[in-house]
Amino acid sequence: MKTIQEVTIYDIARKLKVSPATVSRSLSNHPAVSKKTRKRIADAAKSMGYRSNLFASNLRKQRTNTLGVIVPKLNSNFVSSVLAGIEKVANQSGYNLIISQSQENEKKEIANAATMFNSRVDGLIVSLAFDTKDLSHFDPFFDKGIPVIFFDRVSYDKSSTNVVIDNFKAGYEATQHLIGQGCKRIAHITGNLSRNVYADRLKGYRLALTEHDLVFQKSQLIINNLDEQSAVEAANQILAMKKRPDGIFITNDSCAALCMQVFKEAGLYIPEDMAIVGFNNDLITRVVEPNLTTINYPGEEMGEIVAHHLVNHLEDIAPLAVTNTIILKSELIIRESSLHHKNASK
Amino acid sequence: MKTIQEVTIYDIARKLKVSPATVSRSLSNHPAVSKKTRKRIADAAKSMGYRSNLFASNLRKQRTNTLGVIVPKLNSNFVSSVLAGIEKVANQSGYNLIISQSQENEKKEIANAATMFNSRVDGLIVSLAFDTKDLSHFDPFFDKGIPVIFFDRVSYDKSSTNVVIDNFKAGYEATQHLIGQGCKRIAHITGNLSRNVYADRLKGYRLALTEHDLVFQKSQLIINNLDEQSAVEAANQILAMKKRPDGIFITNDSCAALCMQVFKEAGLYIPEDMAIVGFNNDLITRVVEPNLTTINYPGEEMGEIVAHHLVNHLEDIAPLAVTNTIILKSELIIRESSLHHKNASK
DNA sequence: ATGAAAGCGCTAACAC
DNA sequence: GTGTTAGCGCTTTCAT
Repeated sequence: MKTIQEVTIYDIARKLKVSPATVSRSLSNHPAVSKKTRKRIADAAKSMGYRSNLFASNLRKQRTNTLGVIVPKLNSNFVSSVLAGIEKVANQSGYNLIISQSQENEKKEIANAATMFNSRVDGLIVSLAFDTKDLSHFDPFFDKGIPVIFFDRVSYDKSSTNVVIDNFKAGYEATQHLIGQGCKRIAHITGNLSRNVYADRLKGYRLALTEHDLVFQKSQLIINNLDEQSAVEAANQILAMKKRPDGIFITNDSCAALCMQVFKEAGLYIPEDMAIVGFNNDLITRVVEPNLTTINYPGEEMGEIVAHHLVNHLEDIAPLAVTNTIILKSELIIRESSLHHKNASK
Repeated sequence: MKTIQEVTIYDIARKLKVSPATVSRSLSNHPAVSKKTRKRIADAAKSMGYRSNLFASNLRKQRTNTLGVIVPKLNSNFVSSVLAGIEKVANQSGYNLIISQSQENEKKEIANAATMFNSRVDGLIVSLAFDTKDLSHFDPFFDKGIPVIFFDRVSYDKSSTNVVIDNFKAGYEATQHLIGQGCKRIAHITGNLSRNVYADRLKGYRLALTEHDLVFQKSQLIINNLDEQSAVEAANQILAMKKRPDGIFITNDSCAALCMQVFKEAGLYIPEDMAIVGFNNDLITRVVEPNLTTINYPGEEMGEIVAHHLVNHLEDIAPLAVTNTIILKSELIIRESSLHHKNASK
């Protein structure tokens, strides 16, 4: 990499016969610099091609104006919406964003956390990988008083701030809706249960079953990693069941849409033979046929809230309470994929 | 923000009665440190909770190990796939990623570029906003010899490295395919034509028409920003045409899927009444009915290539030729949405 | 194999 | 309103 001489505040100071301190003050809009000097300095800076050196500044100020973000994967609709929200707020507030993905792998998450720590991010935003058991890789942040906010995939056993939706309620409502449409055997396809989002949705699903005198069957619970291949496998698994379900609650829209494909190819009618509820309200829900009933999960809004919360804390506008859970509204959006089930009891 | 005393190499040096220089060398695996000292230092560093100060290091080394990325929007399937690819490579190679989105707005892109410049990224990766006309906001990078690589939305009038697919060829093939299926009036829905991707696809579309003795009709060209609302509007616009097209080439899968919805609701049969070809090969193409013919556009691979290229250059493994365009393979994937058109001529 | 010392560019406390 | 000064923590000659 070419190293071309950088212009520093010393160069400007020398040229203008003022002190570096004045230049520094002027450039950071300190009030105690006269209009005239300020103008001269601004002009000189521009004409000389000056750019501030964030490292020197950070080194001096012990602060980076950088937020770290660790997500399970970048290429997901939900995640990219959240990131869009975070970026918007961070950018408005003058923070840079360092982003990395754990690829659903605890080891990589640990490495990412270490990098973020060494990069001295002012705050960290995290959504956990599928298989993260232990959160001790975030201890360095807690120990140093660097705020960490979790969103979506959170952990309840850490005294940190969480931004989530009520997954239990969402799972309950999704299932209850299927029951209301007359479903008697409701399957559930979901992700790794060590993650709150999936565990809570499952709990909601189970409660709804129980409350309506339906028995939870382990055989009707499919746990996979919700990717394209697993979706097709899960759908085939369901087709192969002796007592085929008449409804499924799938905690991911893409997965649900893919399952629907498989079912339709197998000759089933949706929702008559199989009612389906997805999760997230991605675009895909409005495009598959029949349109997919789902839970609306406001990703971009979640990102904005997470970032606002963190920034406010960093700017000392608001404290980050020790255990502070923010729950966003989510709601069931009913579409054709689950309506008017043939066995509708009412 | 709490400021808790950080451990420095001086602390370690003092404790171990060695010099800071030795500690520094040891920590960065310089060969000229004895095994024994190395071990002592590593242990002390760990036990004292040392973390390296990247700012001091960067300040000293005049290098950041950070790559900047500016994309038009974060919440897009294609973009997030590319980012996933970039992140993978960057992370492997020990680079951090600073990411920002221009929100399809030149002004924001300019601001983002300035931030990246001040953050002293070692290299910059850019996909241009819809409306960026002038590229002078990247001049500071060129002037300082900081490598900038463009991908997807590139500009040909800058002597910089571009990573793209052959959009002209893709547009040609998509259109030719529709013609081969018997379409006589082929419309085209696309994005802002000041962007190469859309301009080139249009050129391909026009050439294919001309070569097959079909006349390009301005009225059959719809330019919008490809979002959900515009998609529906465009579809309605097409339905309202006096001479309704019998085929459409749409440069975006989501947009194509949404149009298909509108057409189907209006009672048209796809592909019999209207053959459709999309672009990107998103998941959605395999889920809509009928499945969507599209151009496969390998986003993650593109991200990996872009990042590799940049990193190799930074590591002096490979030069970044002055004008260097890398063209990735893309291909037409034929599915039901465009097949066996009723007017098929052969 | 290790140490001494200079300096990367900036900011802030203190002086005037 | 402006200047002086002392580091922030690290790397890297140049010695030894």
